[in-house]
Amino acid sequence: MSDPKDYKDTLQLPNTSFPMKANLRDLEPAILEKWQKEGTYKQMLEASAKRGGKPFIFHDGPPYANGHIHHGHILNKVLKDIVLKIKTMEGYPTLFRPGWDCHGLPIEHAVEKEIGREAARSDPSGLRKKCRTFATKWVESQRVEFERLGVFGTWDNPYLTMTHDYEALTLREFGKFVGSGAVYQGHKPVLWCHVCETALADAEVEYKDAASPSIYVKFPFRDSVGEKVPQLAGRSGGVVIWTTTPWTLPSNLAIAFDPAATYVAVEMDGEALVVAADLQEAFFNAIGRPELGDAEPIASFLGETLENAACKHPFLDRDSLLIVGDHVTMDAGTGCVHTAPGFGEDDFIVGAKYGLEAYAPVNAQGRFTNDVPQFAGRIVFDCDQDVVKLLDDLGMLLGNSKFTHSYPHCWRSKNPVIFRATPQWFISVDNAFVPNDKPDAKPDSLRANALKAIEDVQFIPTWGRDRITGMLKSRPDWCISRQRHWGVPIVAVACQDCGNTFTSKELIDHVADIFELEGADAWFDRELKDLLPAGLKCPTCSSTNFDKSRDILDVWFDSGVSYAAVMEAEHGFKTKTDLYLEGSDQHRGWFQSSLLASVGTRGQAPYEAVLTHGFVVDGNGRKLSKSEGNYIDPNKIINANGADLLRLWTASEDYKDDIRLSQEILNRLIEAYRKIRNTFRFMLGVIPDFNPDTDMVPPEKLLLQDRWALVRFGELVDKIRSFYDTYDFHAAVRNMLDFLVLDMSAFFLHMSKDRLYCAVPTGIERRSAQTVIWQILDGCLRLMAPLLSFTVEEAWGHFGKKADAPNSVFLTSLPDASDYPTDPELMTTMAQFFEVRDIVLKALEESRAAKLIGHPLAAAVHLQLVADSEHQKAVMYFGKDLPELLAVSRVTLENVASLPPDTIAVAQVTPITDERCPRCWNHALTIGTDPNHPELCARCAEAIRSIENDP
RNA sequence: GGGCCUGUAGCUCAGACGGCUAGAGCACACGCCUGAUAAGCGUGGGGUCGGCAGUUCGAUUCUGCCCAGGCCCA
Repeated sequence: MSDPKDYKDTLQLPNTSFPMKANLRDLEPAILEKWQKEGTYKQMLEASAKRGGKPFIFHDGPPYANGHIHHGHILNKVLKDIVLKIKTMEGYPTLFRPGWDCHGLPIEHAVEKEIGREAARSDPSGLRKKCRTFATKWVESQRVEFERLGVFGTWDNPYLTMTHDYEALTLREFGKFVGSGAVYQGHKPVLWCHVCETALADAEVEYKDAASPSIYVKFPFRDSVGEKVPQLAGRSGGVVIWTTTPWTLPSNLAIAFDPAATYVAVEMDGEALVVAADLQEAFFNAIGRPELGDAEPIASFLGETLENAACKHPFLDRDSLLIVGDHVTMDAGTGCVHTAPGFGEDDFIVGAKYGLEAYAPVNAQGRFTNDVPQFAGRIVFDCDQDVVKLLDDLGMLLGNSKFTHSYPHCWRSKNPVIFRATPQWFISVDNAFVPNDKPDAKPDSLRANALKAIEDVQFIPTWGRDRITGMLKSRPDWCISRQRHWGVPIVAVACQDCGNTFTSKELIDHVADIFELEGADAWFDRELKDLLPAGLKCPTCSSTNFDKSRDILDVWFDSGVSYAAVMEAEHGFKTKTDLYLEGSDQHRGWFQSSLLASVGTRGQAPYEAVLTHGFVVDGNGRKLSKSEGNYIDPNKIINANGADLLRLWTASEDYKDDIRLSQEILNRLIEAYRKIRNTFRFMLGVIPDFNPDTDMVPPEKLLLQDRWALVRFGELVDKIRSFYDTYDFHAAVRNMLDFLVLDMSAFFLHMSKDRLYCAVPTGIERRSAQTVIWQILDGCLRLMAPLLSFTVEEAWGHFGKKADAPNSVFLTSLPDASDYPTDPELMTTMAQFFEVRDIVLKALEESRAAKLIGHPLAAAVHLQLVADSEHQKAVMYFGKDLPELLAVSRVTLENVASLPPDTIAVAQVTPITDERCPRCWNHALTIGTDPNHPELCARCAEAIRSIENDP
C-alpha cells in the first residue's frame, strides 16, 4: 500500500458526466428538440399556474417580417425571454405569443422589385398575394432564428397582422375612431414623383446633388409692418427671402421668422430691406453689395415683433402673412423663410398653426393648375426661370445664382421629387372627442388624454416618460392613410355624383364582417357593390353610385392595435398589459401608436409598464453597419460559441444604455462562461454519490464553514431576486459571477476539496459539504435558468436531483431567500476571519517567492493576534478547522498583548519537512497513529477502513 | 439644429447627501499546483473618473459650456 497511486483510487475525486467542453453548437439543437418534443414551455406554464400566482401579462411587439434577424432582434427577444422565464418561475405564468408585423411598404417594395412596377400597378390583388407569400416566408425564417436562441413562446401559434381576424379587427378599431369623430380628411404635403405620378415614402427617396437656382426675393411691406416697427412706417422696401425652388413662389402664403432672433432693416438704394442680423453680411455679399454688410440698420427688432403683419406677394395680388416658427435657422438665406404650406413639411406644420391652407396648385403630373394662370399646364421645374424672369421684370429679384445641394430624387424614375399636398386621412390629436368604448368619458383631445394616461405608466428607465411626453406634446395629427396596396384598406367610398368621399362606423363594421371571413383581400378582389351594406346613400347628395377609396392604413396602426387583437382576445376586453419591452426607437413607434390607439378607443394606456433598451453598437460605441465592417454575424457567434453566449451577453450588459458588441467583449464573455460552466462542473463532480433525499445534513448540524456558504448563498438569492424584480439582469449576472468566482471557486470549493476527496465518504464532514454544495448548485441552476437556458438545462440533466424533481429545470421555481438559513453573527465573524486570511495569503506568497514553500500544504502558519481582539475571537471561533480554512497543513496561534498600529495579525510561514500523508498530502501530526496504516494520517486511516468495510 | 440619453482601469460593471490612498470580476504580468487539468490557487501592475470653466475649504460626484457617441425628429 505504499504506492501513492493506490491511495488515489481511495479518494472521492470529482466525477461527472457533465463535460468541461461545452460544444453548444451541437448540444443546443438537441436541447431545443427536447423542449419542443416535451412541450416544456406549456408544462412550465402549467407548473407555474399550480403555484397559484396571478398570470403576468406580457406582450410581444411584432418585428417586421422582411429579413434575417440581427443583433437588435436578438437583444430584444432574449430580454423578453429572460423576463418570461423569471416571471413564470416565480409563479406568475407568463404567456408569450410572438407576433409579426406583415403589412407595409418595405415588403411591397421588395415584391415590386421582383415583379416589376407595371405588374404591381395593374394587378393590386396579385401584388397582395405575393406580399403575403413574401411575409410568410420571412415569418417562418425568423421563427426558426428566434427559437434557436432558446426563446420560449407559442411559436406554433404566433399572431400575424395579416391574418383575416387581425385585419378585420384592425379595421374595426379604425371604425371606432371614425365613430367617435376623431378621423378627418385633410391635405398634407407628401413626397411626390411627377413621372411615376405617385406619392413616395422616405425609403423610396434617394438624395443626389443637384444644381438649383438660388434667388433672393423682396416681398414689399404692407402698412402693418410699419405699425409693428415704427421706423419702417411709410417706408418703401420689403422683407427678403431666399429660395432654391422659384416655382413654389406662386404658392407662397407666408414668411416665417425666428421669434427670438434679431432682425434688421438696412437701407439700400432708398429702400429698407429686412433680414436677420446674423445674416446681414452674408446676404449683402451674396447680392454683390458687400459695402452694406456692416451698414448701420435703420431698425433692429426681434422676429416676434412682426408676427401677424403682412407683406405683398411679389407678383400675385395677395398678401404673405408674417409668422414665426422654431424651424427657422440661420444656416443660410436671410432668416426670413419663404413659406408654401402645400409644398413643404415645415411650411405645412407652421402654416397650420396660422390656419393657412395646404395650397398646392399642382396636379399629379407635376403641372400647374389653372389657379396659376401664368404657368398653367406646365411642369413646375420648367417654370423656375420664368418665375425668376418675372421677378426681375418687376424689380423684386435681388440676387440670382446657382446653388448645388443634396436634393431628393425618386428611387425608380431618378427624377427630382416635389412635395405636394394631397388628400389624406388623419386622426386628430387636438380635437376633443369621446373614446368609442368609453361613452361616459368627458370629451378631451387625444393628446391630452394620452399625456394623462402616461402619468400612471411605469417607465424603465424612468426617463422614458420624459421622452414620450416630449414627443406627444409636439406631434402633429396622425396621418393614417398611405397610397399603397399592401395593408388594411381604409374602407371609404367616393360618391360618383358629388365627389364627396366618406365613411362611417356602420360601413366599416359591415366590411369588417366580410374581412373576418375573407381577409382584407376582399376589398381588392370583390366588386364594391358586394361589399357595401344595403341602402348606403351619399350623406351629401343621396346618390348610390360609389367608387372604392384606394388608401390603406399606416402600418403603425396595424401594430398599434395589437393589444386589442392579441391581449384582449387572450385575457379579456380592456385588459392592460403588464409590460411592453422594446428598443428606445419605439417611443415614437409602437409605444406611441399603441398608446394613441388605446387611449383613443378605450380611454386608457394599453400597458402598465414600458421597458426600453438601447441599441447594439460596436466596441467603440458606433452603430453597427455591414459596410463599416464592424458587424459580427450573429450566426457565426451561435455556431462558434452557442446561443447561450449571446444570452449571456444580453444579460451581462446594462441595456438602459446602448449595448456594445465586439470580439473582445465576446472573448471576455467566453471566459466568464467557462468559469460558470467549470464551477458547475466541479460542483456536480463532488456530489455524484450524494442522494438529496437521504443524505442531506440538517442545517443545525452543518460544519460552520458549510453553514457560512449556505447563508452566503441565501444572501445572493435575496440580491438576485430583487435585481430580477427591477429587471437589472446585468447586476444579477455580476453578483452571480462574483459569488461563483470568489466565494465558491477561490474559497469555499477550494478549501473543501480536502474533505470532499479524503474524508470518510459517508461521514458527517463530507456529507455536510455535499449538502450545501448540492443546495447551492440546485439554487444556482434555478436562478440562472432564465439567463443561461441551454447550459443550465444541460447541467440539470447531469444533476443528482431529488426523486420528485422535474426533468426540466424550467418546471421548477426560482429559489427564495427564505429557503436558506440566516446567521448574522457567523457572517460577521467570517468577514473578520477573511481579513486575517488575506494576511496569511500574503505571507504564503512571500514564502513562495522566496522558494521556501511550493504547495501551501507544505506550510505551517504561525499567527499572532492581539488577545481578546475581534479578529482573535474570529480565528478562535473556527478552532480546529483553521488548517482547512486556510488550506495549509498546520496553524498555530499566539496571543500577544499588542501589534504595530493598523495591524490585525502577523503571519509567519515555515516549511514543513516532516513526512506527509501519502493519501491526503497533509503534513499531519497524526501520521502513524493507526497501526494498520502506519504511513497514513488518522483521518485517512479511518477513511480507508470505512471504504474497506463498505466498498 | 431640436428632444431624450450615455461617456469611471484593455473589457463588462460598482460607487460617491461633494471629503480618507476610486472599487470588483475578467484580461494582463509574475509565481504556485498538477487529485476541477484545453482546469485550479495566490500575488501584483494598471485609472489626470471624456475635456474646459464655475460654485465650494474641497468635485470624479453639483452647474454651465465643449468634445465624442446613440435613438428619435428636423
